[in-house]
Amino acid sequence: MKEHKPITIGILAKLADVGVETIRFYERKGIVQQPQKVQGFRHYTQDDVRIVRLVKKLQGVGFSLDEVKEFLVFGSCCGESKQLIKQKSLAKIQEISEQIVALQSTVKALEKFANACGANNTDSIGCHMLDCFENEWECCSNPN
Amino acid sequence: MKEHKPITIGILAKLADVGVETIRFYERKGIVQQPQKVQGFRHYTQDDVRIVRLVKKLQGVGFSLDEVKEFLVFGSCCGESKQLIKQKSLAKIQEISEQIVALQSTVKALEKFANACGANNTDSIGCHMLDCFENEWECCSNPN
DNA sequence: CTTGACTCTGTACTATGGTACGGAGTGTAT
DNA sequence: ATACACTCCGTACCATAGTACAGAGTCAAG
Repeated sequence: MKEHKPITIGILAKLADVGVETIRFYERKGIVQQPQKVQGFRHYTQDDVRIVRLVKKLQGVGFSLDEVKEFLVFGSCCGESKQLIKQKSLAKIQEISEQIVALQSTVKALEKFANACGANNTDSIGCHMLDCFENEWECCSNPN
Repeated sequence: MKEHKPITIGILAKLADVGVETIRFYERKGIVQQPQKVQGFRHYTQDDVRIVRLVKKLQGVGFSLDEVKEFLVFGSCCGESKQLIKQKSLAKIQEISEQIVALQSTVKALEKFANACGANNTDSIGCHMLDCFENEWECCSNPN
């Protein structure tokens, strides 16, 4: 069976829900490989779609493009550097876990803040944001 | 008692653990108020230290400076716009909660990835990152 | 009263992650 | 065969969040 519709850069962009320029930008940064070129046109594979989607996913949870790149390079063939990639993953897990804790505290502080501000108090001192977020995120219990 | 050591911009920067230029940048952006000036020199209050620290804290959990600004402006005197600030807080809580869920999934995928790559398999197919993060973050169970 | 630390304003520069554009070539449908 | 969509490359531009620097003024200690 012959390849009737090659995955050009525009198709890839649509499939991965990014802009065409973004793909070329990723290529310049070394995040995606320069694919096979036919008549000067980039022809991508289904794996490239998966890679670009993964990049966006990882970005969405706080990876920088440089981090994504590191992980993808190691991850695509981790034969000789298994321990290194494992260590990097564990470090990232640690980092993300700490971020989760911080976010949970933030949610608590925001909840108290929202309650204090939405309640029927007419006194603005009691719902001061500074008070809500200070003292290890302990909040609104004793306004100054 | 007379004010012997005013909180100058350098002092504030040290107390809030940021650079002097950062304070001036925040002032230009309207995130901190331009304080009282004595002989052209900025004299800050203890509250300014609290504000700058809060800014850094909120930034650390993913607030942009524009969001921080919005919250601080509303939060410092929420007399007439209580419902608005409450709604904004609730929206932010929702957003952060979703981010927490995404981060938890990421941790799970990373753990599986780390295990697959650190294990005694010599086959590189089994620990391919693409497989570890796809299908709703379901991972490494059936390598392609 | 001079030296050094600090501050002032304004402008320029950095990194990150794209986004837009110009001018040319190509591929496909009618 | 000609229009129109798509692609090519290179460069320029954008927002965000600072960081650096120049040239001047000020303050405080010896």
